[in-house]
Amino acid sequence: MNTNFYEQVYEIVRLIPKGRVTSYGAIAKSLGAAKSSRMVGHAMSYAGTAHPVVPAHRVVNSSGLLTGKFHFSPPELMEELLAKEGVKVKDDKVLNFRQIFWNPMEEITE
DNA sequence: ACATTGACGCTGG
DNA sequence: CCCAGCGCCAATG
Repeated sequence: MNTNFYEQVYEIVRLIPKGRVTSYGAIAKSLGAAKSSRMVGHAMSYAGTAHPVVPAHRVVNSSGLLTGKFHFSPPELMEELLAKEGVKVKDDKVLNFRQIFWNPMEEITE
């Protein structure tokens, strides 16, 4: 397995700089599957089994809400990691989401 | 093969 | 701003 849709998602997620976050739809769009945003979420489920590390905590929904925080070992781990990186989380949602939002398209530019 | 579910996104009211 | 409906695709039973 190499250049699969999931692998591409992992690649992008691993490229997310510290203190920044992105959304599933943005990743899906950069892969040319804007309508398959759900698949990005599914890929995240596989992220736990994926190789090195996939900072899935840096991936949130289009509203900056930590929808998948319950998928972490401790659900609060997501906020913990984000807070550690400088990302403020309030009520399961990222603050200044629009400001810390990281656009994968700017890194891919294929 | 069919039905159900899901870490989503967008539009409309 | 909140809620409801629809679309889209893959994994699972």
